[in-house]
Amino acid sequence: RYCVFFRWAECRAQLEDYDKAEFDVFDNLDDASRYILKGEEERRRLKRGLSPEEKQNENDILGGSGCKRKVQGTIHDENAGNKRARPTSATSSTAPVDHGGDQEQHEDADGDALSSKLPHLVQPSLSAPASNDPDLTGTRTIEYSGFVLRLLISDILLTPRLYFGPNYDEHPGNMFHRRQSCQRSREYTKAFRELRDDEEARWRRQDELAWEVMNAVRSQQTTPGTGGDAGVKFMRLEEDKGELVEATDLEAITFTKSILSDCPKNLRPTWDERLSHLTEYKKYHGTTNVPNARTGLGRWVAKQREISRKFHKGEKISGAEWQKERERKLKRLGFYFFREGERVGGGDEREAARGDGGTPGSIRTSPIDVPFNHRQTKEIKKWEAFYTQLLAYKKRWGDVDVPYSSRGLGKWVQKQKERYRDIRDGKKSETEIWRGQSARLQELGMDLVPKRSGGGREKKAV
DNA sequence: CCAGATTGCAACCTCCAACC
DNA sequence: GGTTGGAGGTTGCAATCTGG
Repeated sequence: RYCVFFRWAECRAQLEDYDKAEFDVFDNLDDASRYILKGEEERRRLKRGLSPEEKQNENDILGGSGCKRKVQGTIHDENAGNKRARPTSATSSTAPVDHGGDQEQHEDADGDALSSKLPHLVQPSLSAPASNDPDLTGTRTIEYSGFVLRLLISDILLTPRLYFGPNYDEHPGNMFHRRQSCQRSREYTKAFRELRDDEEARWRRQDELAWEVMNAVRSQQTTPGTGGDAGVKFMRLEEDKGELVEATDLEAITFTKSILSDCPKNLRPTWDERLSHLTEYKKYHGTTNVPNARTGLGRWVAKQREISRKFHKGEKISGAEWQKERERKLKRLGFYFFREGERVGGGDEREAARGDGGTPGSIRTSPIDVPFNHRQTKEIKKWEAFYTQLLAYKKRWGDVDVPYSSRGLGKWVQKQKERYRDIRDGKKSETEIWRGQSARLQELGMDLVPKRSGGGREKKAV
């Protein structure tokens, strides 16, 4: 089992019981990821044996750079998986009940799972439902005894990008994507893309089953038949305090996904279940505007809009008789069916009441659709993050003349100037948002107007 | 004063997600 | 499958510095 720790004390606590602990120290997460990936490859090679060509490819793909090994030992052997790291004192009171050897089977069968490659600290001690369990694929009544799940997720998964549903950018697998900038060769890029695509597909497949299992687990009574405490809780380690707290749905789903294998097709959620997923999503994100996607909840949401459009246009759709009721349910949740600037086809009572473009065939301009634009929202958030950095810079240095750099704040400042020029020269369209942003930059003292070309060496201090 | 080195910057490129 | 816009990366120009 591969983990990343941010404090040596935590690391040591997990390694103590192993005879051959293997651990390294890295300067950054990317190097740690690379090391873990390489470890995975080595383990596989031990199992099957690689040809010399494969070895060469592997070296090319994984590269030798970056791993700064300051400390090294070995814990890893093929039997290590049968041992469980001793829980820390903070978690020992909620130690899980082990229900058998299913987990090891999962690890072996699922050796390519992203969960085994990402350096996140997960200790799934849940007895996942056996794949040959007829109840799992049939009636979906999954038999769990009473137990408490321990959910330990490192910062890597919790911040800054929590995975939920189809939003690729929030996918933990994008750790690989972010490493694209350090690609070294075409082979590396190709291998990296294949890996990423595979893992993404896997995670998407797991999405639906994970929801299913999580809800099923939660609905179990801790003491079956006794009417005891209903619902199994997912717990998360609060790293700062060193104590277990109840995990959010999002964390629970992330955890559940990490321990599940592929989603059987007959476990696809029903429409009503999808609606409850959407309800959960809104509870966490404050909106029903799930980003569009090819699969999962995002795809489902997009489909609802498509069906709605067809329905209001009078096109023939299957399940038309239920459509009104479904729309009513979605609207009750605050779901938006149209995008800004899109033609409104239906003109339902809400739109009619507004009287501002709700008539059929008109162009929607109401701000009611503004939250729809996820991309815009995300971009604004990013901009604000850099702007905050700029404020800090000004506080520290007294001006906003951030030195040029190829990335980070220096690059961002340069980009703002570039954006200003593009808009000025008519290469890009000016938005209301940019007008506000550029005004704020100028208020800070930033000179967005381009000066003469060229620069110069740093001036000597007077 | 001058040639070469250093540096800042604008313009352009590639890549990607999101959207249509 | 095309478009858009943000991000990092690259390139070339020209101002400025350095040392002889």
